[in-house]
Amino acid sequence: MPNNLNVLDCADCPSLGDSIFCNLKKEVLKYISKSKDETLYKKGQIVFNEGVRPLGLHCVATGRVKVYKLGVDGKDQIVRVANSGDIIGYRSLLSNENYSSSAKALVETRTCFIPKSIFFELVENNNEFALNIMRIISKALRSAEFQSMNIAQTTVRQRLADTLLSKKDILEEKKGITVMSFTISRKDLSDLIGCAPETVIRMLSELKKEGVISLHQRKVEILNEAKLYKIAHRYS
Amino acid sequence: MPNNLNVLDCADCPSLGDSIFCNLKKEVLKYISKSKDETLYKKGQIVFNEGVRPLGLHCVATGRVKVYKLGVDGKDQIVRVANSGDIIGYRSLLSNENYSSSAKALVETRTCFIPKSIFFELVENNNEFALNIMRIISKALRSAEFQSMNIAQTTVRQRLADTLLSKKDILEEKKGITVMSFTISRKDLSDLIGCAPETVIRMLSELKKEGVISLHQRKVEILNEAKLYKIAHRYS
DNA sequence: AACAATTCATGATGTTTGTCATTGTTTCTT
DNA sequence: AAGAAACAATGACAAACATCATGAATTGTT
Repeated sequence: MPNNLNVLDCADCPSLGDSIFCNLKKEVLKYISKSKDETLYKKGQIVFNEGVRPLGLHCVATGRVKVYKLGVDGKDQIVRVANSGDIIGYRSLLSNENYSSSAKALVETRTCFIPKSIFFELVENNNEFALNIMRIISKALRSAEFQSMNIAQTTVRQRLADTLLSKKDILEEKKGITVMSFTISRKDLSDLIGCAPETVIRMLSELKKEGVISLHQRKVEILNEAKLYKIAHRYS
Repeated sequence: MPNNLNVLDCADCPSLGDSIFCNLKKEVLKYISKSKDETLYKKGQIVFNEGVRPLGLHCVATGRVKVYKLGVDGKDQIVRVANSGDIIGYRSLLSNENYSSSAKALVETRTCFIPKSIFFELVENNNEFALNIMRIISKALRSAEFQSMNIAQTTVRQRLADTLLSKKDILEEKKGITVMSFTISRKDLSDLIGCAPETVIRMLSELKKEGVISLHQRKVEILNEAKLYKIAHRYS
């Protein structure tokens, strides 16, 4: 069972600046704070399940959540990974449908839950907020459409390189040197890329042999970023 | 060059009822009518091109438009097919980006163009309209996310069956009997499904041999709908 | 700390699908 | 109506990837 706790005012939220609430007035934030519900999820706990009716909006305060669709025999498809400041569950809420995907905490995660009624109050009465939401969905749509093409037209090797590069913002200090590394399970990588876990493992081994990455347990460290770009066919 | 002509008032548009404008007041529709620009595209003409800055919203009044992304060496990916009453180009408009896909008329098509300024006036001042737009994008997002999983986890045969079924609403009278048929090029089918045109052709031949469909030029006729459902793994 | 349960890794093998080449057919253009 | 261009159809082959099996390593649990 996730723990319920209500300590933080939205105005003091460290991820406020990255969120869709960033340009709301203080009194509006106070109002939201009063109605919200803070929850702590341990790694692996479910935030919401596919097929269930959404009752409100989840905001990731701290942590990381994967949003994924249940595919054929356990072969899930990760739709996106939400970080602190991101909202999840808004799509189903807006189109008044049951969740079309599930959400699970990848690490210990703190979320705030805003009831449906408050969310729609905001959408209907606050133009800036409504436009923020529209921009968020628009970008999500853009990347979802790109993802279809990506899966259809590129190899697993390319997509893997691309995915590793998209994670490279997760930096780490190591003996004074900044290295690009992150921790992810092979299964999650394969669900993200859309292939079998064995294929990901093989490709990771290849990249390791080529000296592009190094692997230590579930930690992937990028050694040769330029080469990864080449493999991904991203010349930027 | 597409022809410009301005004859129809939005209030009299036959596809008004199917559109996001359906619940707007008459005076608002009058206002839109004054600013809109009606255009006739012949089959194959481009409505807008990927990479270009959007200047407004296109509404399909009559006809059919494919929205597609340019992939690697001419291997496009069709994002969706817009029919009469549908709007296109709204995603880039909302997120204030250049078009991330192109649009081309599949048949002779009549569109109405609503300038960006008017569109945002509506979004900002008309709550019902803004919510309509949100619902539209939400549904588009849902289907885009489903499409990624579909391409990643199902075979071409399954996806082809699924695509044929999704087109079955295009009915036709033939010697008094209603048949489910539609006209589509193999290339468009493959761009929709996300595979090589040769593969589509092979699978279509298979389905024909199995008596599930019949082929006459570019017209595909569904003979055994139940079997198609089975192949698509859609038990609905 | 020890055991069970996952996850990782790698090989062998088969399926699916893409690519290239060729010919016939349809559609478009003038 | 004829020629050109595009598209459809099919075969041969190769590449990419999935599946299954097995053992090693890692993680979680008591």
